[in-house]
Amino acid sequence: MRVSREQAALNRERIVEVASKLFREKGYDGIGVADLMKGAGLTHGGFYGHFDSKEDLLAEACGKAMDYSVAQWRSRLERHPEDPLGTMARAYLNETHRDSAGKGCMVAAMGPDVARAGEAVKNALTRGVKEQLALLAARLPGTPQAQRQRAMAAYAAMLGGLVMARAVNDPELSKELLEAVVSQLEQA
Amino acid sequence: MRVSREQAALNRERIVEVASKLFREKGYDGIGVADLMKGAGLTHGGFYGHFDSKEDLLAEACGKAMDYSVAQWRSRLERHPEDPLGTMARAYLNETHRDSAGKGCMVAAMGPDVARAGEAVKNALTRGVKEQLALLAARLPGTPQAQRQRAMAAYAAMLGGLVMARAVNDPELSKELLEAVVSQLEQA
DNA sequence: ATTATCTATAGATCTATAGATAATGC
DNA sequence: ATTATCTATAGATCTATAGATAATGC
Repeated sequence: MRVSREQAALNRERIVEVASKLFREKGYDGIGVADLMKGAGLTHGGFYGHFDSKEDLLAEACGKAMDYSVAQWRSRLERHPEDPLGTMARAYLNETHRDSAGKGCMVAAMGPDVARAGEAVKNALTRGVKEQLALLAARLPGTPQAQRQRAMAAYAAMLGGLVMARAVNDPELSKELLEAVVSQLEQA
Repeated sequence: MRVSREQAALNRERIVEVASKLFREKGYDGIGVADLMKGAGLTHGGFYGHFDSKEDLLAEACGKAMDYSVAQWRSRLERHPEDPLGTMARAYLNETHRDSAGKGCMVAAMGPDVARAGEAVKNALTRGVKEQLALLAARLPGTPQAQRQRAMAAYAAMLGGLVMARAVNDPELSKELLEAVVSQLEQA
């Protein structure tokens, strides 16, 4: 039953990976430790050898998901320096992202959950958000202050557009919301 | 123990009222039927005389909270027809709203929860969102299409700004986010 | 007689822990 | 000998229901 130190480290990584997906899909209270472990191919008793608590895992899962998002933002912005807002808006506000929360933006999937969580969780998210804002701001025109303000407003619009598009029942309205924010950011 | 038909109707209303507050504060899975009933001054066994299920109550709580928000939007927009975006932005994006989720926007507090809920819940939210968008759009300049697009983009920016401001750990960043979106909407 | 609410509980789940097991790493 | 994982379970919670109680509304 025991595995090598190396395999244990891989198991731990896989738990975080699975958790970052399932938390985003089902919410923090929507998935239990036993099912998270099952998703990683382990039994739930082993969980507490890897983490102190479920919320500890959430903090790590947030960190991992944010790191991945930051890398995505960086690569997109580097590939399209001529149109940062339009590029990010189209990548963020589309039906694929809307319909696959488990692979998408942690803030959009878990914002209210994180707001209710402890400091470690919020720290992980905050660090990622700051990086994203810095990446985007650096590509925008204007004074440093204007860059920062525009980056924040753009991120807010994308985030809110995605949250609304997911919460709403009417497929036409949902699509319209995505497109409206994209259009607004393309012409900004 | 039994109360009058009239009192029972008031009790039912109070359950919905309490639920709309506690769901927004703690999330759908963050508060149980027993504590909701205790919040309304009743025992939890009586719950199922009023509602078929907890999710049924969520749908009603969403409807009630959205109705209240719609009335607030309407009154604000009527009082300040000269600056709809700035007025709404300042009313929505401030520290009071950020720090009292239980009394605030249902979409910002429960967006992801609603996205995972059943059709009745989504219907209640969608109906409210449509009314809010119509109210705001009617006050904006441009063609009907432009009005609608601007209303959607503005609502998205407000919503996203609030969600981020709540999720983030750094008080300065949180305030900056609120102010950045307000500034953007004031000059739009 | 009807019914709104109560007490009590079924049955399922949840986080976390205790102790056994068996393979690794010294 | 150490330790990663397992089985089993404690103890708390959760939604929902059953049946008793007592006041309303006919």
